[in-house]
Amino acid sequence: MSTPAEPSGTTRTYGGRTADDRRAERRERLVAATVRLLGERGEGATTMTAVCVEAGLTERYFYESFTGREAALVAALDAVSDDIAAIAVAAITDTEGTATARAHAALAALTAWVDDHPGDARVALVESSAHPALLARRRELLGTFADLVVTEATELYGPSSWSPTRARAQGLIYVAGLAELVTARMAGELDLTNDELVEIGADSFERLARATLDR
Amino acid sequence: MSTPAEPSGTTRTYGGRTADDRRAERRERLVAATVRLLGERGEGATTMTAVCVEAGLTERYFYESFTGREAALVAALDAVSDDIAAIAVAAITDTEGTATARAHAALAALTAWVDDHPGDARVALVESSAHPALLARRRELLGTFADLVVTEATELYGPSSWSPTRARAQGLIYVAGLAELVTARMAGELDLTNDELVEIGADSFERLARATLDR
DNA sequence: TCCATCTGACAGGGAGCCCTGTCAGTTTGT
DNA sequence: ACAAACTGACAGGGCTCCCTGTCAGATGGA
Repeated sequence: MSTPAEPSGTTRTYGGRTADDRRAERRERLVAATVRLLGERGEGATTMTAVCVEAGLTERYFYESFTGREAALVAALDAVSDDIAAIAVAAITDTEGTATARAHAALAALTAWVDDHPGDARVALVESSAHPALLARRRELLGTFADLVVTEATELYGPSSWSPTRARAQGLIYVAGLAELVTARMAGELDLTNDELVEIGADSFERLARATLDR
Repeated sequence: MSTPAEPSGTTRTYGGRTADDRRAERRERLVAATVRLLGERGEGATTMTAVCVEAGLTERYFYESFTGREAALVAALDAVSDDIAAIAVAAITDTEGTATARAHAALAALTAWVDDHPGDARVALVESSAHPALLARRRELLGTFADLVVTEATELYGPSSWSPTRARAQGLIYVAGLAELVTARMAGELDLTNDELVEIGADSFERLARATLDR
């Protein structure tokens, strides 16, 4: 009835920041806190309450940014996924030379990233399978990398004589296998140096890349 | 004080079965129920209460066989793992001829098993990553299969010139990659027939097996 | 027949978590 | 200075689950 001329001031600056600004910062803090908890204590311990405490925010702001715990988990995995993809793509595009050299560069960049961000790596490699909502995103990521690998393989050996589906399957074997290899190494099950890991990865890439093409 | 001559009848036959018999049967029913729930509704829905209902037993008997929910989950994965290992080993030992032929046979047997037991396959491939306690067992299983693959590769191309660790790493890439491929196909992300899957798997095996040996 | 053992049903304490709501105190624009 | 918006702390209901305990009824051996 008597809604005044303007519902107006539903937003306002605070601490020199606009409402959107503050909202965005809070969301980032929550996402960062979720990543930290996922990486250090696992999915089971990443409760909504724990995320709020870790972020230094209260429950109300959690629901300002997310519909529930699940949404926060997915957002956290998304953030890590984006990092990984950016690193791999950067390494590939920054490297001149053969596809093999680019594969080498990408693998080196990724292993270095795993060393520097063990928590994030755990999020991407381990915890990404710990909740149904995360699995979908994990599969997407694997698919993206598989396509990336196929693209590189195509550049290395020319266009494939096999169906795209088959090429993608080969790429998926490679990417998922590599992910498990890195995970096993993180778990202390394999005694490999970074260089050995990169070499094995690059070698397997060549083997399988040729397999997707040369017959 | 007055414990009679024999604590005696702490066991007794019931329904024509000994106490051990009944205990074992109840445990089997609980394990089977856990497998069914894991495969059909996932780890999150596989609560102790749900398992008891599914098995048609009460909580008391659950704690007769397991220390808690986690133990039942692990027992369920163990049961499925044993099935898988038995099938693969049987296919390999029953097949005469080259290592490639044996790899083909094993892959065909496994894809057939996946088709016939989608629930069990989900337990082994998907839900095995959904709980920390299950992950350890999953890694063991992957390691076992990786070693099996290395053994076959050795028979195919002779003893490796590479370190056992490196050979194992290659085997792990292959096994884990294949697992993810099967999972993706189950999820409807890849349109592959069983034959195509087997062919891709066997071809990749040869490629990577040679990679572990010939240089 | 009679008692000890076994079995199934169920109640309920205890814990953890999700989510909502309240409330006092702070900052901003007028 | 004052009202409106914003923020942080926190309480508490509701839910689910784990696990223990009780109790009546069924079964088997002496």
